[in-house]
Amino acid sequence: MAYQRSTLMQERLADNRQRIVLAARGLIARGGFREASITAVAAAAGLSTGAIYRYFPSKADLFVEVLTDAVRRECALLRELIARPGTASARLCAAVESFAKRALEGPHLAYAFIAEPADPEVEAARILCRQEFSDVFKTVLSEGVASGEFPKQSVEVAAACIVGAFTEALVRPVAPTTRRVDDRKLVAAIVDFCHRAVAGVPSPSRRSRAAPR
Amino acid sequence: MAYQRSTLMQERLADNRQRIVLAARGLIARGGFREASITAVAAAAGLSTGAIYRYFPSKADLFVEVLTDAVRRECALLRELIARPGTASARLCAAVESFAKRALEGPHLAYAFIAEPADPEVEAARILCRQEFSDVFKTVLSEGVASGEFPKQSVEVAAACIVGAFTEALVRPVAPTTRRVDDRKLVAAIVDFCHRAVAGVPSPSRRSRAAPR
DNA sequence: AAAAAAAGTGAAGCGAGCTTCACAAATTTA
DNA sequence: TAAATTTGTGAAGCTCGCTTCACTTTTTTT
Repeated sequence: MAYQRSTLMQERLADNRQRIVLAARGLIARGGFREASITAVAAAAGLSTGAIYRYFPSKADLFVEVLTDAVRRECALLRELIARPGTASARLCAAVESFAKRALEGPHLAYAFIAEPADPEVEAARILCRQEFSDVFKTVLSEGVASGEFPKQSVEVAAACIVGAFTEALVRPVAPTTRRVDDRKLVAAIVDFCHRAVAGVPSPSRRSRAAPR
Repeated sequence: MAYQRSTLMQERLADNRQRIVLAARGLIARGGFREASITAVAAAAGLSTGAIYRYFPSKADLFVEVLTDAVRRECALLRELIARPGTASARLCAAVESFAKRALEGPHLAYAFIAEPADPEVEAARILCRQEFSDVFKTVLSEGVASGEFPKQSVEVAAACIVGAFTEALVRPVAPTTRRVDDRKLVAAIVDFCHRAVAGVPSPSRRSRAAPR
């Protein structure tokens, strides 16, 4: 009869796989791709180097999964925010702000995901991830345009621009010995930019939010 | 008699050395340290790999020189701006703006210089470079405090904070397929931040500069 | 419990890139 | 021009990290 894994065994395997991904993500967050050698990942996951290759055909494939896994979670969160009740404007800002804040919590990780030079395979995965982000924002833009809240525009292009603005403005890898620029200000500025770009107005509500507190 | 290099020969050697440094800088600007292999540097400089080691004892030493060379030029420019006539406030802003603008012209290079994970030797050189930048700003801060233009403060710490703010806010490596956030806005925001931090006032002159144009 | 199948190990294979070295070319001295 | 010295070459050496593989351990089937 064909070999059949018990549920306990299946869980253990799934757990191993997850631990590998988490170990890789942790190492990347600490020191970029440089730190995430297979040896280091294996050690951090409590496995031998050979075991890694039972779960992933290559290092690049592992990195691609780390990337897409993180992006999937991120997109799910954003979709949830965007699906909530409220004006398109408010929901867009909430999504942008949420994304920006989280990216700033792990700037080194964000940099690795967005721009650190990597294998062609990983670069290819990045394109797809950008597209996924773009699609999320396209939803709320379309709704805003349909309701007349936003002026008529190419939501396809606008969504891509928002993602582009993120990735350009957000990535600030860790500078070890220095203090950070105030994250909230940066987030507010990015939210502001995106909102203005889409809504086509100076957005006084934004200004009043940025100033006090 | 002892061997003596002719001036022509000396010039050729100096030229070779300079070409190596420039080649390395160019490659780093294009694709980070990853692209700047000794083979690639040698090819770009029009020399053999072995020749590189007549000018630099190791790859790390070459990178350190690329770094310190660029920083030296940058600091010279900043010192010049700071030495000009005008209020401490204006000179500080001019220096910050100048620095920020130039960094944004080559974000990948800036990232490599400021934060890309590298050899310990290069990291050590970074600390010294930060110190050098810090010292430049300390000058104008001291003058501002002495003249009563800035409130009393630790210029040592404040200068370090300014450099820290830069390095955190500026580094935005290239995102290949997307358009950039408006550089001028980012520069203005950084100038604004630094000025406010030092002068301790909302700086209405800054606001009026950021809005129009 | 024995056999079969899968999962896990870690040392060895392998390639890429830094570095060295024996040799060639060029430059300076005599 | 010949000898001495320095500079330049590029293939070979070496190291490091990804990947593989023969073998052990664990899990499943009979």
